Amino acid sequence: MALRIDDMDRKILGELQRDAAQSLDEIAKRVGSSKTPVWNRIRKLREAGVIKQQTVLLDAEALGFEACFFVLIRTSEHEADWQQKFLTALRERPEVQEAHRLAGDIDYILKVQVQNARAYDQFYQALISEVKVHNVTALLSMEEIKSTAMLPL
Amino acid sequence: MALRIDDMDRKILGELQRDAAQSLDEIAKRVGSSKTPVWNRIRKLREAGVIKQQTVLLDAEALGFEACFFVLIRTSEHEADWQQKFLTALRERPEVQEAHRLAGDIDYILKVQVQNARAYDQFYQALISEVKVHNVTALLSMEEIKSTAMLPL
DNA sequence: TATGAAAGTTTTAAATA
DNA sequence: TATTTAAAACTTTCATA
Repeated sequence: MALRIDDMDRKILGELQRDAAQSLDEIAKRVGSSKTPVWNRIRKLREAGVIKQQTVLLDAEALGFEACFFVLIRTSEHEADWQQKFLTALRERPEVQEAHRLAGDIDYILKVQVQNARAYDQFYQALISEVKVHNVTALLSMEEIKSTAMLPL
Repeated sequence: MALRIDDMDRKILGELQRDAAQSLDEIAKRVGSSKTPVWNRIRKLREAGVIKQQTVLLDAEALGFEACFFVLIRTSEHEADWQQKFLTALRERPEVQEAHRLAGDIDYILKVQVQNARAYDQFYQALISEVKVHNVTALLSMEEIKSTAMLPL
């Protein structure tokens, strides 16, 4: 995993982030290099895990996922055992798009994408029946202003 | 944009989400169809905007983006003019990976990915100098438990 | 790093159910 | 109307200079 990443790598990653469907030739032209070196760098970046996945981003609303909640969680439990159970529950639930353990007052934040408010309630009920949490606040998104996975390389 | 999406479309989108680098032949085999119909469906889904982008997901930490903050924003300003300025500021800043307008007490939530705490402070100072906000709470992520863009189709 | 050739893939078009 | 077949154009992959 310890891979020195130089400017050329960064340019290539930038192109792949922008459009992973473009051909090697096109990427090479844009970054000012040629096919073989670009291909070798991409292979190395893939093997090192810097490129984690090649995927498509879908329009959640068009597919019926019309509700997005951010969930702030406080817990009184801080035992390893409880935490393990909680993490596993989050990783297994496909509605959970993001889950972070936080510093400070609030212990966890989740981003949950569901069909509608009822589906959120079902998720919520299932979660609190699996693991004990002290306090849960759900923030409902009214409008996605921006959503991107692009890193500013 | 009004496109009826059937079960076969959903299967194809599921495969593309999972691995957008696999060949048409492979996708066709997995969903129980053949190349041309799969290709035509993908083209339609792309044109309709259901497939928004083809991209690669990168390891943020390996690229030096070691700090992730969730930012809760309250504002007293609710005029169209102020809001327009605020949205533009968020869309232009590449550190902002997500921005949502919320229902209720808290007005906005952001996900901000930066190199370190100092870079976050610079972002924060720049933002509040551009637009007036009433109250800002930053939640620092200690651990990314899960991060995915996969919809459970 | 560059070239080029073999293997494989995408894309279009025509033919078929 | 949707699917299969087929063939041209293009891309990836890899050996060699």
